[in-house]
Amino acid sequence: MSKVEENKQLKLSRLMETAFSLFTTKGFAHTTISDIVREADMAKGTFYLYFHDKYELQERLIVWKAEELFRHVVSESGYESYDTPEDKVIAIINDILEQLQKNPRLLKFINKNLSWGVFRRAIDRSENDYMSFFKGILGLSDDQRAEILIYLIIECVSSTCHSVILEQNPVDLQTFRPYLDRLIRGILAPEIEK
Amino acid sequence: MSKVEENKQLKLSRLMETAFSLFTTKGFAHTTISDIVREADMAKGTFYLYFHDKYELQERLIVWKAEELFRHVVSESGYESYDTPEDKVIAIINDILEQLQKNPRLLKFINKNLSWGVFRRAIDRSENDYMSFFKGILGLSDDQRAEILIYLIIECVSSTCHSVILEQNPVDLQTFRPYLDRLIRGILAPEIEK
Amino acid sequence: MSKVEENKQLKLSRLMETAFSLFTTKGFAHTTISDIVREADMAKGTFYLYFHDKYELQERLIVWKAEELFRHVVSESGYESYDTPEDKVIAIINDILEQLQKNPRLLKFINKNLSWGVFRRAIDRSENDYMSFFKGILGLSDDQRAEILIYLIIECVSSTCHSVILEQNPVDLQTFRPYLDRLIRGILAPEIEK
Amino acid sequence: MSKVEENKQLKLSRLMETAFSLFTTKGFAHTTISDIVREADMAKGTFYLYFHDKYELQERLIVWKAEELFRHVVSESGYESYDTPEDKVIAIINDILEQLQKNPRLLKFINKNLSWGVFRRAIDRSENDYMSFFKGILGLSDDQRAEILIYLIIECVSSTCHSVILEQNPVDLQTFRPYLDRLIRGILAPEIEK
DNA sequence: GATGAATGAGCATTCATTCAT
DNA sequence: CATGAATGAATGCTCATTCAT
Repeated sequence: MSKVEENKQLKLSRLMETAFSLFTTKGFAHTTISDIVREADMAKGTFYLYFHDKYELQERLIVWKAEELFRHVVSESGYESYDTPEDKVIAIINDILEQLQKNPRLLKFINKNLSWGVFRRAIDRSENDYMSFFKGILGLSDDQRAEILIYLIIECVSSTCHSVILEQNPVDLQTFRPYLDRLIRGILAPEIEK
Repeated sequence: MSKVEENKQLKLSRLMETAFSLFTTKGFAHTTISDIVREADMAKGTFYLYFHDKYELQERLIVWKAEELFRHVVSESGYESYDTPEDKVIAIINDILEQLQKNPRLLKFINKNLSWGVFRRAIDRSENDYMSFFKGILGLSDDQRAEILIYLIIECVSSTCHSVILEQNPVDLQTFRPYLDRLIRGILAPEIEK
Repeated sequence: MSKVEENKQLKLSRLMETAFSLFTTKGFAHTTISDIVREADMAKGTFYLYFHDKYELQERLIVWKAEELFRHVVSESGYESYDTPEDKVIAIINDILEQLQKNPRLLKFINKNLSWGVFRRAIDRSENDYMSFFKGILGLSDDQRAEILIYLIIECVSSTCHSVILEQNPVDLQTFRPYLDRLIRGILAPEIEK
Repeated sequence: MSKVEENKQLKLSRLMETAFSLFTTKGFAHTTISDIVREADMAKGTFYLYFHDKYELQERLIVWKAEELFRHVVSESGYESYDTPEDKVIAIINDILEQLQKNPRLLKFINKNLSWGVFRRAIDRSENDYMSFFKGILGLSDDQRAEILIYLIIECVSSTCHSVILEQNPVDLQTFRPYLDRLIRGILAPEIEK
């Protein structure tokens, strides 16, 4: 990579890191572009060389951070050593919760920004086929059922863990975990005959 | 109530209804005080006779709408005719979902604004002791367990139903309901011995 | 008129006069709204209470100044005391040139802004039917011919007098006037048989 | 011309042609340097190797286009085959109008940019002595009278034909032409004895 | 010579808030 | 009590110009 190209990469990531930091402290709506470039120590115009506006920055931040999270899950969660889908999913969730607990800003950012719609877009855009990965883990061939289960897991885990991790409210994560495990097992329980 | 007092009440509720309508259509951030008073057919200054700023209005709106929702549940859900806590809770959730399906704006508003913290504040401020009401329904004496279960139910239901009702995504409410019922029953299942 | 209403009128005309002054010194394109309000000693926001943007201000300025010019012509040029259309028109033009010579800024403004299209719009919007007035003076029933002659007169006079009055270039107004008179008489000469 | 010199000439004319095209479509004020170099497929910095700023580019564009117009007149209008100055001038004007009608962009550009002052500068800078050329055609020895007549003709023709050719307003060129011819003959009519 | 990333002053516009009437 | 004209700080965004490579 040329020196110029290198410098551009540096500027880009400094902008994104700064924005991430500000979005998670002051909130997206209350973060101005002036704030970002001031913190990143750049000229205002430079921002517009890299992003069309604040919303594009947000979108790219989400994709980037989600990707990061998933990459860790795939390589570090150790889900392969478990046999049942339930145990695999719980291993994955434990890995994610661990990541989020270490990085509360990421949790805050994800919770504020990661609607199901955005999540799907991020997943679809990624080079890796995470959807198939998850379906494989669940061991399901029924596509609709698989998608609903993934949806349920993601929504329930992310919504409940937000205040638990960040505010220990209503209880702390350790106390909460058994409830969460049972929730997951409940979601994944075999379909009831109608 | 004096005529003057009456008039003030009228203005107040016109402001709140207008704001609710605008917040749920244009979004909180994109609704200006000018928008609200124009729609409510009042002078800009009048707004500041009733609210300190936009944020106070938002807060009071949340309390008001949550109260409305709960009142309906207590009087119209018919939860009393069921025997088990599971069935009672499901009856209550069905009532709420019905209300939200009829009033997607309310759903949007609640989902965007009703964090657990705000919810607790709203409940605590209310003249009615909703917390005891829910605990009674669950038939639990263990206060912590009761609060966790309520927390789980509220977070899971609200987070999953948002995109289902508003966008039929990933599936529509009818398809989703059996999954939701099983989720609730999973949450309420008797505690596993450790 | 109430005191408030009076004040508003005052602000409006101060804005318009200031803008007129700046447009004719720095030019329309190089005059910013900041310039205008700074000169008029007002807050920036005040501008937007009176005009949608710079272009609306320009449009209204044109209508206003054109109206002013015509009003003077009608009441002060003494065109009625002449018999032939030629002499009447020349009397009118003399009156206008006199006004413009006294007020070179107006000349500059008109010349930079008063295209035939804008002129027609200004005339059409006015409460007074100037078009009929001019046709009456020309003593013509043929509408097309009348409009062409008016067009010719306005374009030729305004385009030639601009640099003559403002820059005495290529000659000064006194030297130029006989040429102009003959130009007008040429334009108004009876139609040649084809 | 060396290969390098040739390349520079090519770049220069590509810049000028592109700018001309953009100025006449989007307008001078709304054309940015970025627009020009993007369209001309060059780097931004390159622009400043050829022009000091946008205004110098404009000035040089005017001179270039006026020169082009005159060159055509001299070689193609066939004015020599007429006897009287009137007929010669009308032949010249016809040639110019034909050029402008074929190239409305040029008309637009000239009309927006070609004040008498700029015109004189362009003529004076040119290698060809157009002023003498026109004087010769008019057959006049009185320098002042010649300059006034040229001034009158140029101003009247250019100002009246602009909206006629570009917008067929108030009438189209064919309808307008007899009026124009008579206007020219009026201007050139022998001086009235004072 | 040519490039294009970086700059930052400058612009139009918005809007919460105040306060004289 | 109610009004709405006035404010001006703040925001997103543009673009001519510079300069290291």
